[in-house]
Order: sequence, then structure tokens, then C-alpha cells
Amino acid sequence: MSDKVVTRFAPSPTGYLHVGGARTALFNWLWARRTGGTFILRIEDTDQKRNTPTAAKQVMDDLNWLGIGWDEGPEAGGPNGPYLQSERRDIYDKHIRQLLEEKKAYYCFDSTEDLDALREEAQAQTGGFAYRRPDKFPTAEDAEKARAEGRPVTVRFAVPQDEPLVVQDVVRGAITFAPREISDFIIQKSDGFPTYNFACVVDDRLMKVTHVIRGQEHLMNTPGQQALWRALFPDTELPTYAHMSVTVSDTGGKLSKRERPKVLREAITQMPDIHLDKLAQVAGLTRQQLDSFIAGTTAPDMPSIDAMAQYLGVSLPEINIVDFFKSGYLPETMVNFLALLGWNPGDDREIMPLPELIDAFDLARLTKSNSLFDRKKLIAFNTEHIKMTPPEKLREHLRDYLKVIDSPILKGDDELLARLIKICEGARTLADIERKSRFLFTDTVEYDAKAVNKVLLKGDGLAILAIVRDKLAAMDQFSEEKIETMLRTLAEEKQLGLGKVAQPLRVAICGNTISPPIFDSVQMLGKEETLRRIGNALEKFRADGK
RNA sequence: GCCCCCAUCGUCUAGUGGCCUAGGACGCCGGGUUCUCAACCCGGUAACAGGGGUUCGACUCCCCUUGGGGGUACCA
Repeated sequence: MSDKVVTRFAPSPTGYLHVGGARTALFNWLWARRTGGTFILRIEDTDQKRNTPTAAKQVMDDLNWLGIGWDEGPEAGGPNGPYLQSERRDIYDKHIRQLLEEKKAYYCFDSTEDLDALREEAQAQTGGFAYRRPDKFPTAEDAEKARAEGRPVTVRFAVPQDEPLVVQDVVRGAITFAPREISDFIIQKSDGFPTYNFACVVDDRLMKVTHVIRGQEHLMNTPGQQALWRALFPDTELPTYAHMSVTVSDTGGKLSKRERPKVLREAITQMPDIHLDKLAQVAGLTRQQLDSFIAGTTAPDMPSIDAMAQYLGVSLPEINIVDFFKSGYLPETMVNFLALLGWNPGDDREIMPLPELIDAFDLARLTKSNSLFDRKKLIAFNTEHIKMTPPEKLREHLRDYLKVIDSPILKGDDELLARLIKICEGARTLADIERKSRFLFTDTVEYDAKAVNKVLLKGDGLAILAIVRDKLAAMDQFSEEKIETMLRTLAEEKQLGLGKVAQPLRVAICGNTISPPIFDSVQMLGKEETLRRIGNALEKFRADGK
């Protein structure tokens, strides 16, 4: 088969794109790029209960941030659209009718309670459940009657029972399933929508998908889907399947969206003196909603969670792709890191720019076993990527980051951002740069008690600070070189390490012991503001200390 | 319960029967550099889950046990 490769990412739009989904999207995308093929984005919105109206947009935003663009799909269009399954109802209906006519599918009128009872019974007997196919299929008239009586009408696919179902998988080889293990599954729900297992097969065929790359959680669906494919499209070739390993969290269990609310809830429970009314207000929740969240019965939406975490100073594990964005990771880092979860180039390369990644990617090198998402290693990757990203590009990333967290540094122009990047060399995340430099853009200094105590109150930090103030005041040229010379000379004169001189000054101007190099920090703050802050500090802590 | 998948340092992994006294990366530990945080430099620690086979020879092949993961929906 020499046809062009076609892959697809088919998320159900239930919320933000999380790392697992991003990895699936990435592998499909990489394979399409590697082979010069097509990458399709298809939105699987067949569950009316679960879909939120903005979720598809959120997923697309996240993919775009990662740089994973689709050749066909929503917004991009394409010859095999529409790409929202909710807009393809007539297509599914047609194929359902075909199966019904060919007696390859049949109507069912069971209620939820009926099915529960059947399952319970099967559980007790054999341990496995397979829907018992009726000897005679209900007719269309029967279905009409049932509908009129208000009973639920679904359609099930009659899974062929004559031979074992063998799935050929790129990563796992041949996997054999006994046909009786595969139940006659529902292909059309009582609300008329197709189920995932059905829509997926129809669309993969109609969209000419050649490679289905997805998580291991879909492995058990595959024999049924393949049987359906053969029933629907005899004499056509099945796509190639690759079931990737799953990624689990390093905080314990499964990498799940529920982790963030969980961590926050635990943090709240452990804080003895929290003003809960204030917290509710910060989160934009009623007190009742907050109590319900703390009790573990509900989880508020993401902005509320974020707001509370920020207010309480709790850092939550990043799960969604936007979380990583907001934590100051570069998209290049995420792509590189995610690619290496369940795949490797076969040599010792790890930090790889995108073109290299694409060039090296190969489905044949997918890993079989599950992997843990190691945030420590992610940070190391980000540090490397920050180092190797060209300054202009990094500046764009920084500006995007500042926007998303709404930082006061946003006021700075390009030249200034470029300088911050330069003097914050070695930063691990964009958040490092922001945190360090923020003091340059705020009017008031928030003093960190520990830093003040250690650097200003203990020893003669204040005395040195006073001298530094006078020396700075006397300078007519306020360049970082002059400032450096002055501070070094002073340290030498006093027979002190530079730290003894620099640290009091640092705490005075930024409130803690962390900032960009002191000479740059002072110069950028400016003479007037630096002197003002030193003055404030002297006044405040001389009084306090005595 | 039943079905399916997986199993090398703490973590991600290389390894496709002899090249393995098991390699790399992150972490961790020790040392160096340093105005803070980082970054950087040098060194070190650490793994083939257990038991049976097959073979002249098993990390590599087979079986069992154990452990982990997934599925078992009118969710995808």
C-alpha cells in the first residue's frame, strides 16, 4: 500500500487538553509529518451530556500553543468534512440502516435497569458479560411500537461469532480475542446519536485514515471496531493500529484531571486558620459551593481552582497543557518531553529540536510499557530548551507567558524583555524570570520576613546598607559597570565578601534574597527608586529591630 | 470475578542470544565555581521482579508465580 499516510486525533471535547491527550495528538502528528502525510483533527462530540460548548475551542487553542497544526479539521476544513461528529448524523444513520437491512445489527429495547440485571446475572455465572442476542431480530415496526410506548430504542451490532478476532498491533503484535468475549455492543443510542465505537469506524474509513495511533485504553475496543469495519466496508483494507502505553502521574496514581482539585482540597483541609468566606469570595463561589468542594462531593471549574490555589499559595500539579503554559514551560519543551514518553530515537539523544524529532520519529520504536510523568526531568528539559531557544523566539514566548498570567512585567518593551532574558540566564522556567524580575514593576516592596531577618537584622546588614546608600547617592553615572565597581571596592575596603554587601541591598530593593544579578537589578530600577527603597528599608527595620 | 496488555537503576530508557564486569539522561549524594536563586564543572551511588525450562551460552526465547496497568457503559 503506497497511499499517503493519514492520521487523526479524535478528542471528545470535555475540557482542556491534558498531557495524555497531547501525547496522543503529538504521536499522530509526528507520524504524519515524518511520512509527509495528513493529520486530521476530528471532534468526537457524540455525548450530549458531557460536551461543553467551549471545550473544542480550548483543545484547539492548546494544540496550537504546542505547535501541532492540523491539515484537516475544524477551522482548517478539508475534503472529508464536517469534522464534528455531531454534524455527521445523516452519515451515521445511513450506515446504521444499511447494517439493519443486512441483518448485521438489530434493535434493542432494554432499559438501564434491564441491562443492570443482565450484567449482574452474568457476573454471578461466568464472570464476563456478553449481551445475549435474540434468535429473531425485532423489526422496524417493533421499534416504532416500542418508541410509541416510550421505551428506549437502541441498535446493537451483531458481532460475528464464527472465528477468533485477531488484532494486528504495531507495538504489541498479534492479539487474539475469543469472539464471545466481544459483546454485541450498542452502535446507536436511544437519543439517536451513534456511539463512539461506531462513529469512529465510519469516520476513519470515510476520512481515509491509514494509521490509528491511540492509547492502550482503546485496545479492547479494537476487535469490535475491526469486526464492524469488515461488516460495513468489506473488501477494504483495515487501518494500521498502534496502541501506545499509558502515562501515569508521579504524584501517585493515574494522571488525571481530578488530581488538581484533590491536591487543593487536601491543602485546604490541612490549613487550620483559613477564612473560608474570603476563600469562597476569591474563588467566585458561594460558601455552600465551597463547603461542598471541601467535603469532596463536587469540584468547581478550573478558574476557581486556580484562584484558590493562588490565594493560598498552594502549587498544584500541572495536568492540562495550559497548566504547563502557566507554569512557564515552553511548548518546545512539552513536545520534546512528551515525545520521549513511550518512544525514543534508538540512540542517546534526548534534547531534540522539532525538525530532528520529526526526522527520527518511527512507530516501530514505540515502547510497550507504561511510563511515569517525571516533573523533575521536565524541568531539566525546559532549562535546556530555554538555553537553546534563540533570544527573539524566547522573547515571544515570554510575552505570551506574561500575558497568560497577567504579569506587571507586561509593561516592559521588547528591549527590556530581551534584557531580562539575558540577565536571567540559567532560568529553569519562564516563571523563574518573572518571579525574579517582578519587583522592578511594582510600586511597593513585600518584605520576606526570613530574608529580612537573616540579611538585615542579624549582623550589620543595615549599617552596610546605609553606606551603600550614600555611595549610590554620590554616583553621577548610574551604569551597571560603575555600580559593580563601587560595590566590589566597598567590599574590599571592608574586607568582606561581595555577598555581605550585595545581599542587604538586594533585600532592600526587592524584598527577598532572589533577584537577577545585583548590578543589573539596581541599574534597571534606577537611582531614584533604588535610593527610595533603601531609605524605606532603613527606616522600617531600624525602628523594628531596636 | 472475567478479558487484554506490560515488567532493565528512584524515574525515562538503550539492549532483538555471545559486543553487558548492562550504556545514556533526570534525580540523588559528595566536591568545585559563585553577589542571591539558578546555571555551570568534576566525581560517585544505583537495575535485568522471583522460579522453572530451551541453549555451548540468556537481560534478550518459552512456561508459571508475583507485581503494575487497561477494559468490562446508551463515556470517549
